[in-house]
Amino acid sequence: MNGKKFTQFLLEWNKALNNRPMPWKGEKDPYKVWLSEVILQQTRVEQGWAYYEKFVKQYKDIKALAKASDEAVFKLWEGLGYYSRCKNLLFTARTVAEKYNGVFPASYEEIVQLKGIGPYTASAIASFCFNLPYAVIDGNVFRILARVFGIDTPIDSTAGKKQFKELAEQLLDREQPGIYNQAIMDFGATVCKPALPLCSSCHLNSICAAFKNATVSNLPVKEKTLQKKLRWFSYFIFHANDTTFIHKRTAKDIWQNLFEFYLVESDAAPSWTDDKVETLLATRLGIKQFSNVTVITALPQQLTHQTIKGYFISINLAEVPQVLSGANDRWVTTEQMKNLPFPGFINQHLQNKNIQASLF
DNA sequence: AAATCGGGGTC
DNA sequence: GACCCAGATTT
Repeated sequence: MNGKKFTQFLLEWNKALNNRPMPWKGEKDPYKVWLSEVILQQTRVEQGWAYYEKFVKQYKDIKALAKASDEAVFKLWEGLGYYSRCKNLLFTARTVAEKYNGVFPASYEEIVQLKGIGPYTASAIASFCFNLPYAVIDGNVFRILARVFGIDTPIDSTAGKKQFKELAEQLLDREQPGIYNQAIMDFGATVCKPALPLCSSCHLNSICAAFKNATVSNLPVKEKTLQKKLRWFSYFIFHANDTTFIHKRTAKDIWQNLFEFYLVESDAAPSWTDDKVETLLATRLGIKQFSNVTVITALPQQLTHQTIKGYFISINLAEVPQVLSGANDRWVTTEQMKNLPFPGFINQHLQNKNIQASLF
């Protein structure tokens, strides 16, 4: 075990060679650190960067965020994915505003109890803001430790999680946990990268087991592989009286709390002939008067665990049907739609339509 | 312990 | 197409 040298070399690298600017780096305000960490959960720094800047500009402190409307905050989060993060962000902002009078709690135990904050995020906040000795364990840390110490225990196994956690806590510089945690993540993102790591110029290659054994590309090990589902979404865009029908998604499924048009999901690829559209409108919605049916093939959207394909079917209705006025249903103008969050699958379609319209 | 939850980048 | 990303929550 080369623990002492690992920590020493990492901090040396950090001081001499780490040049990675980020807007939240060195930040001590728990609100901003928390916000950045939640945005960055399973999200690349480059992708989260602009979202962080939008949020801190729009909501200066946690009380301001707590007072914001759900829809305004979801609109700001739109396109970032994993929308339960946004839901929990709002919940925790309101918890801190009420229960803690707007002052972020300063102990790990209190922090980790907040919604949307797990072991990683709590460790990050505790170390960055309060100099508490908690080691962050994220994808970077798993990868670096697996390579440097030559550990092939699967990182997604129970044994692996325990083993890497113990090692990470052992390696932490307890005098400067914030500096150390920032350093190890910067190192993973810029040197010990998932693909094509910079081994030949790495400051730690003299103590790296994987470099010595030429097993860098085999580490870390994962045991589970994900499989992707294919889903067919046909969205009926109903227009009536200069408004459009939209629906807020509330099911335990993707895109919860985002809006959509009238959805018909099918197991296999549908074919929307005039007859099938007519039958569907009549049987499911009791609609008999309609016009200007246009069917457009959607651009497929790749999610991590599923592929979404489908169609957008635009239809003019003579009047608003009774069945489409549930609690989560709305008829909105184009202007109102702009302030509401939609999935990328839908925004993609709306954008393409605007581009085509502007050509005339 | 396993399944879910997005969207974007890299190879 | 497969894998990964400053993970957390639910089942």
